[in-house]
Amino acid sequence: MPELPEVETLLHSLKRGEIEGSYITYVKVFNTQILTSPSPTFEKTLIDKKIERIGRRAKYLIFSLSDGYFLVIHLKMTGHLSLSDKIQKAQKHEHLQFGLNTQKILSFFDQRKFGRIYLLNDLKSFFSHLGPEPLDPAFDYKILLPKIKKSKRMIKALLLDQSFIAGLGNIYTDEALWEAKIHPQKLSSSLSLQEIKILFKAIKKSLQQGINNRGTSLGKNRSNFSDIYEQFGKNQEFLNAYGRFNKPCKRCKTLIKREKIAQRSSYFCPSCQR
DNA sequence: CCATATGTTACTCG
DNA sequence: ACGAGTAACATATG
Repeated sequence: MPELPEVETLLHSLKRGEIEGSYITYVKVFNTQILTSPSPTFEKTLIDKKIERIGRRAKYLIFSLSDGYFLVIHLKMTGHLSLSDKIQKAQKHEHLQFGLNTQKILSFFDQRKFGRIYLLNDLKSFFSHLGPEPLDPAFDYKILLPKIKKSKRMIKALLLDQSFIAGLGNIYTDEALWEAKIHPQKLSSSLSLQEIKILFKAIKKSLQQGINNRGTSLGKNRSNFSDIYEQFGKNQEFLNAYGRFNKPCKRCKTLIKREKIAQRSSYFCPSCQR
């Protein structure tokens, strides 16, 4: 479910949940598949740790713990975090529970079990493969110019590459390309400086809009995005390209096309995106 | 049964 | 080396 705006929305809801400053009192693992480090040490290491602060890098959530540990969560396609009050038996697709000294329980759900939880000491090397954060105030698209000019990939594939730029997924890539009026299959190195400038402005705008709308919630079931209070986002009401197959382009009324590009369903206006 | 799904990675082929 | 395409991970929905 999550691209950068959804993970950021989740982060905002976690900040409201008085989780920062709390202590982990117990850890229940119902399914070890989602853990990357062996489980006996995992639970033991986490108990009595303080959650000092929570942050985000790309599509990863980072819980900074006492004693220099970091709990890092990637939700992949259908991962979900939920905060509850009462101890209860594991629900369907619930793979892990963190009990907190605030009497709250933070649970990890994942229908498809692609999500992963990492326990780390060294964040820097873990994130070393990631490109820059597009919404970082210090971000400047000019640092990416050499790569774009050199790249013989289609622009959509480049934008989806987390080592090029962090945080974009299938939805926001299509939204940004629509906003910038660029065809997803356009060769990266063929983009003009002006187009690149417009594209990065569009990326920021699309992501920020997603955050302002508290995420894009598609679908109807548990795989639908919601924050830790099960509150849905409303950015799906404002999408211009993604999911709008055969609907009129909001700019020029041409019907939106859908094609498999970069192995993903891609939505674009064949008339105004060139 | 078939296609689809907000992500990532490993692999093959040209 | 690069890039495109495919499969895989695991499950649900239409």
